[in-house]
Amino acid sequence: MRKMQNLSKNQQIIFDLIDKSPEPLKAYSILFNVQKRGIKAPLQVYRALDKLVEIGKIHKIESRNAFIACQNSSCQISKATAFSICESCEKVTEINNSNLSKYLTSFKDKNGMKYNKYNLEFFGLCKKCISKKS
Amino acid sequence: MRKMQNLSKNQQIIFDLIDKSPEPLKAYSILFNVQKRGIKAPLQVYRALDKLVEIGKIHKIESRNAFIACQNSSCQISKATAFSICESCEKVTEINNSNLSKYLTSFKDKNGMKYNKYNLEFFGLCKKCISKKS
DNA sequence: AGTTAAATTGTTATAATATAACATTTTGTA
DNA sequence: TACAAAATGTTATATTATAACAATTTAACT
Repeated sequence: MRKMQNLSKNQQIIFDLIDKSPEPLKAYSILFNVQKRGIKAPLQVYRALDKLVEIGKIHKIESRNAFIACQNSSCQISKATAFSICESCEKVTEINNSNLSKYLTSFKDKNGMKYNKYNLEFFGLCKKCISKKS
Repeated sequence: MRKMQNLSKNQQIIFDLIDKSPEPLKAYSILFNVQKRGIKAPLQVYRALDKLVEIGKIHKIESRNAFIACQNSSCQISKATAFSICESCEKVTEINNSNLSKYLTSFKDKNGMKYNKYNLEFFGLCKKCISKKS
């Protein structure tokens, strides 16, 4: 069976919501927003989220328990993710920097472990929030 | 008031438990383990964990919702953390690699954001688990 | 078209993780 | 000794996530 490109109904509903959101969405906020579209239970949301993460359409921001759409059109599977997070306004942006990804993908520590995946979260203040404070 | 070096009673109890554990501990597992020592409520555990994270004695492994003692004696505040996580046995090790930390601490993306903190989690198979599979 | 296996969905209940709110006590030091 | 900050104790509740089971849909292959 050739890999389906299309999302299922629930997956599509939830992806659309996340994709048009300017900020990461949390699972129960998603649930609340899709109840009018017939998705009633947390598990329906979590199952769609799991699948979307697995196929790389969305990423989980671990430190926030929230989900954002993949910004990187070529990113089919999310084995190498990096984000910048503003600690003031909570804006999250996916970092797409080939120097960084090359460095981390080829990184080898002395423990002899072979890495096949990484997730990196940078924290700081975004431009807007820096200017607000000064 | 000069910064206290010593931990409070609850902080010490919880730090000792985490520090002697070979693996990351979860909050409710900690709670269960310290009940005999008089800590009865989740909030008592979370408050101690928050403080210990803040002062850099422990780190939170975000992808696992678990806590490990800082392996790096010089790490008083945890602004730059990196871990390797075995996806088979769940062993977690703090990575202490100056090349990596220099690279990431000085990393600047094109978005103009100033980072003051990062957390990096590598996933893969540890040596033991690689040999088990082959 | 009919068969089949995998994927998805629906549903109820419950587990696991984390914080709010408020009162009290301890600690370090001015 | 009085004050402010930090830590503690306690009850209740909010938030995040999964278990278990049944039914339906999908897509590849006869």
